[in-house]
Amino acid sequence: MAENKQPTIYDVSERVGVSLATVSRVVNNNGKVKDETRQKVLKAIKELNYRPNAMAKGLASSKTTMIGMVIPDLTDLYYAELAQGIDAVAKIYNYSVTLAVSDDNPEAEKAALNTLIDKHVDGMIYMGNKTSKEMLHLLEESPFPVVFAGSVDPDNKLPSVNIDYVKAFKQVGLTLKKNLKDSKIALVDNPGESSLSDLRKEGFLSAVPGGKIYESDDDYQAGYNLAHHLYKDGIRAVITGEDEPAVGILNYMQDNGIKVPDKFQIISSNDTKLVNMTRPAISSVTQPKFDIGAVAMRLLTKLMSDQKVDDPEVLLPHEFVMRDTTK
Amino acid sequence: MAENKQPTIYDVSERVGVSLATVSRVVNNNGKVKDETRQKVLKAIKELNYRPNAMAKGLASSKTTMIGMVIPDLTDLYYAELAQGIDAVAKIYNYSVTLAVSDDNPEAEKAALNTLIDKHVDGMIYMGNKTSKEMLHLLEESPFPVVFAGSVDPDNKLPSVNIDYVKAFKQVGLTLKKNLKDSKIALVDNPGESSLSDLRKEGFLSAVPGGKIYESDDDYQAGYNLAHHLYKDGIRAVITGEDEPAVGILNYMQDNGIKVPDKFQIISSNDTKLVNMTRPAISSVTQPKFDIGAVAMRLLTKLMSDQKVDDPEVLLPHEFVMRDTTK
DNA sequence: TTGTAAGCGTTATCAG
DNA sequence: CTGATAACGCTTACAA
Repeated sequence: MAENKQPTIYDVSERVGVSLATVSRVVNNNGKVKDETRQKVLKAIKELNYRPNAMAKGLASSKTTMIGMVIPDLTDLYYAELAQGIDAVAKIYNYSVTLAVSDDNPEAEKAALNTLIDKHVDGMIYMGNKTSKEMLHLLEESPFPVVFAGSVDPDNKLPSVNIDYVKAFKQVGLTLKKNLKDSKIALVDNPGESSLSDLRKEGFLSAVPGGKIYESDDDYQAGYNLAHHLYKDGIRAVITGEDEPAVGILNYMQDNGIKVPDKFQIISSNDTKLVNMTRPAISSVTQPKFDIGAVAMRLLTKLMSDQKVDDPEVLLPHEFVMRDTTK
Repeated sequence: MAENKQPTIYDVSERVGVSLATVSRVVNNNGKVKDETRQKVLKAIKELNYRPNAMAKGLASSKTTMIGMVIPDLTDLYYAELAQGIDAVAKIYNYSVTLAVSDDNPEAEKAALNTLIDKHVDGMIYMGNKTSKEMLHLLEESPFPVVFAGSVDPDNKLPSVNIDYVKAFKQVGLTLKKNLKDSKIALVDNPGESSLSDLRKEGFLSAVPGGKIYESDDDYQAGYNLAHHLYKDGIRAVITGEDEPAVGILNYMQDNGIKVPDKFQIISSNDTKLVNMTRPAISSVTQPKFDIGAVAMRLLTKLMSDQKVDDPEVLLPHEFVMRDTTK
């Protein structure tokens, strides 16, 4: 930890013998500056190792070049991959990102939003799927633009980036139906309110009207625990809304001598690296996760600079990888 | 996105009929203020929904209540879990955390540091294990305190929080040695410079002087690819520095009919949720990952408020979970 | 093309 | 216990 004071724009202007305004112009590359002057200023900046103070800049211009990113859980690989995409694009546009882990908890989300407002971020990316009515309202009222990534605004007021879950889950349902009765096929998804789950359910049921719906928290153990009931209930194929429960279900079957995919089939929907690490490897819908984050962030940059966006609700293409948990 | 101006401290003072200074005093709860006045101010604050502008505050006080967190890869569950610990403690002390994904890349790390300096964060947590000499130097010179989490400063000048890798890897080596010759045991770790790897190597070799060292990138595929060579070279047990390669090695063995643990044993060292999701489940050193992050952040808060810290190099206790990849 | 000067919303130092 | 007032470092009309 070093102890010396940073030079200010004033130091630069003094050394060169020009005004603050001129230095500011060259730093921000706006307004006309004679090339000779520009060079002198640039030289002084280098020599003094001057760096603009972001706070002062923010205060004067009311732009912080910071965005907020609310994420439910850093150890959920789905969100982590979205975050990589967000971060990558943020870097390109020179935004730094302030993290707000929400734990999918309404109170924590509210607190996070308030902090972001206080910090005067220029915009925010929201991830989370148990968004409360209240939170939704706060987001709509927020002083900066908000984009949903891998998440959806049920009111459809806020821009979002996702895959077409209805279509994807319908396709999966159709696939499973080929050699199984509806009653043997189930959708395993988050408990409680979740607009994403609703879409998945809609797609699934449109293909498999007689299918069953089970609720499971989105962690490994929840899936493991649920698996027993699934099998006992006569379910022989599941599609899950998250990857970790799929792994849990798979392992339960294996640990109990139920052959996958012969006796039980599994398809997951996030295709995080997890599903390729199990044996058998899990079949899955694939999502362009990095791109979802990247596109969401790009959309946000447009919103932040008041550019028109043609379609605020973007659906990116998905695919399927059939590995070894399906026949 | 709503469009109304935030009230300022000035609005509050005007409404109550006191000076700015008084309002500031009650907001920051410092200095003496008559209780009656305080109540009036508090009331006005609530009514106006006044919230201090963090930038103005930062400019005036040169404190931002923001910290930087540099992390190599958000999808590496080891770091993700540290990050959760960091975030949790940061919340408690009211710091917001600015993310800087470094990709373990020296240039990106430098850029991240510069951004953090520009943003005037009050401190930073550094994670990364291929820290270049230059970066190390920059960190030592940084204008704010820096704490290493799950990472080590080879020069030992910067505070850090870790487990005792030397001891852990020695213990693991000893375990494996019980029924295998040294020449059949290998350590698989990161390629290139890495002070953490050095510690692991030191511990490993002190127990297994005749052991071999293999290099592997810390992803699944690298482990998978390496496994072939390991087996061909007569290695029959490995300990890995990271979890993903361990999974890769395990799967290679399984895919090729080499029974684990009968014919090949594996121990990993991060105990992320991955290793419990494979079949057989992977034996591992266990680390208090959340706590490493939490303690690092706590340490940083002390440093940021110029408190004395007794021991800047903290080692947290580790354990072992022997699952099904060891005999 | 360049300079002047008024903010931006706080904190903090002095007086009172 | 309270109030003026000068910073903090920069942007941005408005003049020159």
